[in-house]
Amino acid sequence: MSKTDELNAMRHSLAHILATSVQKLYPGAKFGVGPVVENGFYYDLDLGKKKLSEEDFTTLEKEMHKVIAVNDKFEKFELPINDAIDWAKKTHQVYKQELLNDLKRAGTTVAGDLDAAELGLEAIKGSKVSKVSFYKNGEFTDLCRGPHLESTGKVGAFKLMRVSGAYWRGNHKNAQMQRIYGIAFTTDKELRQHLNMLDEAKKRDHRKLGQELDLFVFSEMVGSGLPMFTPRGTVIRDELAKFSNELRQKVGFQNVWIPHITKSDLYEASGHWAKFGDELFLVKSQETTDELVMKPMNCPHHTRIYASKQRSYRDLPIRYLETTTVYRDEKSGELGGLSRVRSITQDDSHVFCREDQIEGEINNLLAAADELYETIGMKLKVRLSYRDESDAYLGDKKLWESAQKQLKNAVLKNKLNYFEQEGEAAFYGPKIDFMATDAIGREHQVATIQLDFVQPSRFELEYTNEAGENQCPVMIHCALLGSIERFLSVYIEHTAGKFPVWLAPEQIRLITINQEYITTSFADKVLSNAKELGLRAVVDNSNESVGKKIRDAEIMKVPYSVVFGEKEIKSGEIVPRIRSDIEVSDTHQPTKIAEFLQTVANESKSRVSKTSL
RNA sequence: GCCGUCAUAGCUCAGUGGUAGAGCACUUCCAUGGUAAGGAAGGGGUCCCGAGUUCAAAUCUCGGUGACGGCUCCA
Repeated sequence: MSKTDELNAMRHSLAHILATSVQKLYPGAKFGVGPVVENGFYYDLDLGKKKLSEEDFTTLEKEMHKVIAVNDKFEKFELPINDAIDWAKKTHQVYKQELLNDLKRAGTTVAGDLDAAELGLEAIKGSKVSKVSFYKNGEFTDLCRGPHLESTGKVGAFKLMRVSGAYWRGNHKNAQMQRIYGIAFTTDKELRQHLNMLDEAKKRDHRKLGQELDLFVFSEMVGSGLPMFTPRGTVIRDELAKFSNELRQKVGFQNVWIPHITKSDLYEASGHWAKFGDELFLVKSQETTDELVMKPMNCPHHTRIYASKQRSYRDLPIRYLETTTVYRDEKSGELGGLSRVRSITQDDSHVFCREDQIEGEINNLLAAADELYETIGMKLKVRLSYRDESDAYLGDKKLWESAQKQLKNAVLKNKLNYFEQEGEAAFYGPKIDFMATDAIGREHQVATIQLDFVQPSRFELEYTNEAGENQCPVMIHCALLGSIERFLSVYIEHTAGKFPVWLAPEQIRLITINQEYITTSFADKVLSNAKELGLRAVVDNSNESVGKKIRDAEIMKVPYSVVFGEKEIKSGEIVPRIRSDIEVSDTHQPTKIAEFLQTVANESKSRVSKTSL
């Protein structure tokens, strides 16, 4: 058995042991499904009136350890489907009964249409279903696809993590069950490592850091999912957007500006009304009878700018760029921190080009994305999402094929780490999705580049080709950061709030050793020199001990702190205190103040993450 | 939207049917300081909002708002 197979069997076994223990502690428990998931397993339960809480975990874990200690063999046996249904009826396992009935109804070949994982019956996927498998350990028997370990004693380290609500078969019209989720690893060490990672993730939680580092706030008066950014947070937002824009401006993108509301007619034309309908914020005009909405996306507006003039093939590509906010009325339960908000700022851009220009444009955008994430210090993985053979896609098939080839060429040319996936394309065109890996190994979907064969024709966009005929351009949607809010949530956690100099809201803190005029006025002078160089510096001349002021600067994760006292004033030289994560040169020694400021200004401008100090 | 948990000072949190608390932060004073917390005094609360139960509600009940963990959806 391979290591992953064994881990898989172990997690399955633990789900089974969990069920065994629940059965013992709460007779009459009804079981749903108990699959293996990333890092662990869960089991969906219905205990009738009894609601489990995390306080019950100690008892439950104790019971599980008892089951493990007994080391009963997992005995696998198979039953014909009808007998299995009888078993479910007899044991009042209504959920299992439903699954088995579905299985039976699905006919002799199973699982293709039914979600096999959900059914817990992957073992028989694609095969003739005449029998289903059971596992028995001691007194407890459960329908399960397996595989299981040999016996209960063979499992590794586990921990129950949380309990939450989950609908039976994921459908909110069905009964709500309780899902007990646990993690499991082969060794204690791995379990501890994983718990440490979770702990680290908790420490880095962008909601916590956002508060501590004074980056953004929410107000009950403003509403749910509507973050506001403080001066510090706004620096980071603006610097990120500026960088993202520069990367595209240098390949011909031009800034445009659009209003944030529009008549709903725009989305009726684009076809978004039907799709976005209930996510749109409606705006009521008191002066006109217009039906207005907050924009949930920017592309339709941008098509109007394109369409405002006659376009020649010579004009293409036309490239619009805009960092702007869209508004989506997300379901309240789905909001959270900056990851899901209702005011979403996108570093959005749209290219209108000829079919033969796709590759060149994609190439530019990929290079931009690559440079952005290189600078940010996150590893990128690229997914090429193609169409499959179904007819769920709009637009000319030949155009699709040519475009998909051009996408791939551009990816190859940029030497990006990529994989291809059929059937993942949007209905309106193929796309490239970017996954970034953060400092603690989590993957996040960030940017996308999407081709669009549908909107240009919906909006009747045209250009005149060499032959004097009207042609429809192709549209390319691209946001390098994606949503700035979501990107920030990822990035804050990636850096744990230790932003590189170019993004740090406060780059230098000037700490006075006392409050005498000679000291504070010197610090003020250095401050104004720093400002002249475009640096973000702050003087701390508060009536506190030097130790305290250093500590305050450390807590705020300021990259450079400089203490000013008699020594510095006399010599004009300083030894800056450098945040511990920043790489320094070997020759780190006293520097002239002007030199220090110039060095930091250069670092900021060139967006490097180490220092030559 | 649904299920569950929660909401007390700027922050982190204790408390509980009968006078509202701590630490940090803030203000003032003393100390004039040398690289992660110097000392003292003081100010600060509609205990999320609304209704109900009660002699009495921050505490119990219901409704709303907001946060968190999930389900579903998504950038």
